[in-house]
Amino acid sequence: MDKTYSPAQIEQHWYAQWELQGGFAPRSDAGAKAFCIMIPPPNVTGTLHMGHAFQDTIMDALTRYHRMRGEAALWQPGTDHAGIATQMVVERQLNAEGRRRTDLTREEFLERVWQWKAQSGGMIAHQLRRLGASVDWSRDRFTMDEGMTRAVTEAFVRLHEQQLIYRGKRLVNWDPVLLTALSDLEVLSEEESGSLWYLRYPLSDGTGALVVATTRPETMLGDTAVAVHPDDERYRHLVGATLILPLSGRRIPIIADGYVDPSFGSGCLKITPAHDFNDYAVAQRHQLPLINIFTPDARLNEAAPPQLRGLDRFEARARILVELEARGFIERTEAHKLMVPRGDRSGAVIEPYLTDQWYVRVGELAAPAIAAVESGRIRFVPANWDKTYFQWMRNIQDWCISRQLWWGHRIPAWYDEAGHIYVARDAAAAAAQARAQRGRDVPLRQDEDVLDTWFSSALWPFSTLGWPAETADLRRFYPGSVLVTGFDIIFFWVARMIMMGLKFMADVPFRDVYVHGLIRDAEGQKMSKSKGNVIDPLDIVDGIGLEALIAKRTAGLMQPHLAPAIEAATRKQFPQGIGAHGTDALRFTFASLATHGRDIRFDLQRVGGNRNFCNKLWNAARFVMLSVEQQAPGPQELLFAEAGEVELTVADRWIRSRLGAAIRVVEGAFADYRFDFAAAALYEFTWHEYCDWYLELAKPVLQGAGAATPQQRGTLQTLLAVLEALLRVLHPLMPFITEEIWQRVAPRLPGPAPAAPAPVPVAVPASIMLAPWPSAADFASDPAAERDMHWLMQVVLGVRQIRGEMDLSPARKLPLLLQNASAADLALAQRHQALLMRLAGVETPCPLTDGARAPPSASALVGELTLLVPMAGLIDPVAELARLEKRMRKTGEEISRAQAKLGNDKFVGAAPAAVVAQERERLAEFERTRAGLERQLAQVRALGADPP
RNA sequence: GGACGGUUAGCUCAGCGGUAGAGCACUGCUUUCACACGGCAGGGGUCGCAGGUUCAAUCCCUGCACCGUCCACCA
Repeated sequence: MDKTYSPAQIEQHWYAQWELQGGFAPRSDAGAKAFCIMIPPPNVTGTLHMGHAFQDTIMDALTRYHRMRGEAALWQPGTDHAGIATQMVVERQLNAEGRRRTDLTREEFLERVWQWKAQSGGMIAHQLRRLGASVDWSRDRFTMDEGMTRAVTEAFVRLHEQQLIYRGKRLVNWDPVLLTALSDLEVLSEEESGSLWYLRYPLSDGTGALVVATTRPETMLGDTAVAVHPDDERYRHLVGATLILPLSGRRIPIIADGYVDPSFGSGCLKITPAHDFNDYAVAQRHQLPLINIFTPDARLNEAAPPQLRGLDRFEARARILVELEARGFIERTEAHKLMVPRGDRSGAVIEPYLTDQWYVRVGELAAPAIAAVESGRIRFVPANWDKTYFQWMRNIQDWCISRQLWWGHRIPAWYDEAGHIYVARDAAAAAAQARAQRGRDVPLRQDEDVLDTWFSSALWPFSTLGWPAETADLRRFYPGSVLVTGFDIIFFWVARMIMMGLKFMADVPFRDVYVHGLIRDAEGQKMSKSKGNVIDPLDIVDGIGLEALIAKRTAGLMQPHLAPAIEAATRKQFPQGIGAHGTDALRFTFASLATHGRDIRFDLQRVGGNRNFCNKLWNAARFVMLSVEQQAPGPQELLFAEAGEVELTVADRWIRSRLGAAIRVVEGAFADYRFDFAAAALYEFTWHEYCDWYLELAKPVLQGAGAATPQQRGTLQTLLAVLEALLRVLHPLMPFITEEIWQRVAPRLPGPAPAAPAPVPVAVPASIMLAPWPSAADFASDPAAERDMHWLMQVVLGVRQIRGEMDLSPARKLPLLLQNASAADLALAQRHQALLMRLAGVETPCPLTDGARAPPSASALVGELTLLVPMAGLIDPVAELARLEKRMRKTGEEISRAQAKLGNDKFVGAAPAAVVAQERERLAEFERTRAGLERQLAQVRALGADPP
């Protein structure tokens, strides 16, 4: 093995191997429990960002974990056609060529999109492979592939048959730039500064005027009433009177409606039913006419006075204000903060607009979806996300699913010339329907619109498994085990999958919903292209130079003027670019950051630390393999041949026991989706137990070449067995390095069969990913070994502390005296003498017999036992005095605290007996320590080292 | 206007009734035959503020402050 771990050399090799072996497909034996995760399909024409990489790491870890546990694990891959987003990208490309979408026919444009998909669609697959994602590529799906189209059509037709889909003319959120309707969710409202204009509307009888306050004066052209509150004394007598609408001269009534808030503005509300959702509702109640004043791109239409027609809504506002001002209709103007709705893709101000659209009647679908979470059939992790879910689901509005786009699933509805609608699975069926209803053949044309992308996404959990056919996969893998997703799409996607799953599969689509936080940059900023702070996860894996990184971040910006600022920030944050860290380090970092209910500030230094961790693991394995080859250069016979001739040291037993504990922690962490706990436990065990202690403890045992003793065999076996099992526990989080090492280690171990006289190496799985998850029971808890090791570690730490604080060279062997040693201490010291000498760097420990005078020494306490390192020629008494005094101070503080507690009758009376006993124990321990320290202090002071 | 989350060591974060932890950064010693992407030792925190409950509060309750997110029809 090389001295340094180089991820680049091993990662791509192993992924190709896994794929070749077909290791990603779920095992087919009928008895295996199914485990299934559906990938949230990313936009096919996009690339994966850090959030995806994080999410994919979690899904892959879960999949690998369950696969190793013998389950039929399926991680379903796929991509999404992402209607608006993709269409916009292709339109931008056309614009760059000086063309527009409308210069092409619909077919030509779609051809163009498919080309772009073919060209860019491989990027995500490539990234997933580099991240080690063990998705079953043979099942790769696209939300506009043939099967998905069939599923979408089927779902639409069935919902329509049950009157759960309908077509209706009503106000929708209209994007006047993209020229399409949007669902409520695709509209983001933000507070912006505007004005509140107070307009005077004269009464038709000439007796005065009413003042209305509005933030959108241009919509007055569509006013069909002014409303006041029915109890408003100021205006009650005017209800039923008529106003003359300025500029237009149209007469509109004054009506009373409880919606009006008398305390806002003047208490009079202009009603513009065709351009405001609330006004629309008021108009419905009062049978007011609707007057549309805008064209689809939000210019004034023929309903406006001639001089204003054709003006954009914002130009129109300015012009109308000038005219109103000139004619004295403006009473006053106030600055005003208001919520402005904008399209989430275009950023354009959304216009409530009267159009024909298709809707899903959601109320009926929502009820069982709410119940599924209430009853616990679906569980959110962390649990408090169910509140968010309920809040939305209980106030859900009908879902507008038609989009005036070209890229997407065409709506399976046909119209005849009279406008009758035929919803059918295909054109022929629609024609047959029309014939049956009309009594003759009638020419039909299909609806031009496409479906909201999320309509197909909502079917993802079962359409990928073959629905509407009743497939074996559906029976086996539906419902899925867990959905891993960000909170930002709980409404867009999670809720809708639950509704559709319950509707079409009569069961929930998944049991758990693991909701993770957002990946932010080191400053806590959201990562986005326009902020120029995005990092391609592969750039952390492979590294990237500064100039290349800048080029990547500033290319193709929507606002090119931001480039210099982005470049400066990038130079500041990554003066050397980004180094190569490898996939395993990145994945381990994601896992260790995956805490519950919190966004994640991504810190590149963590990845650096975890790359070092990989290197540590690599070198530990290197040490093990070197040791094994030295003792048993050939086959494994030397290590495992003669049964019974193996002796385990206390260290061997200890590390096995500790591994068992670590396995249990990791299992619990996976069950609770606490990947941070899993990572921490593995890091701690690998580095601080296996490497820091166990490998050092193994060295003295292995010293001296030649024929292996039973003890050496035991240690070699333990080195190998613990490493091999550790690799398997690490594998779900760090697939590549564990595979690379495991391929060298596993063949050295005997299989599960009992060692026969001439043991045959048992066939091991071709890959660690197919090896079984290690059983904690194979590494049973060994309290006796843990006790002995605890003692040994305390002694070693005591000596090291003296050495460290006295600045003694690590190379220097120190004499060690044992004072006040119990019989047990002496036995332990005897039994572990070699280990003790090696790890503490001391000469043979020498017990002080009772009454023997101790030389002036630096000291450390292990229970009753006092460790003494004679000072002569080594230690500065002044320094030792300072050290002892510092310890004395700390001990004194602890003693006072414990005494205060125990002196409190209420504590002794009310606290549980165990807590009181523990406190007494603590106090006794501290007092022993104090006594020991006092002895030592007296002796050092007696040297005359006490400063004046 | 509702709802949710956060505030713990210089930084990023765990912990959440009874000795305050990790990683990184920092200081000293150390280039001994797994690893300097290393080893050993060390320094560093009145756990946002104020009340309350409790024998005991970083942890539970109430209020406040600041930061963040989501939802909502006040023109």
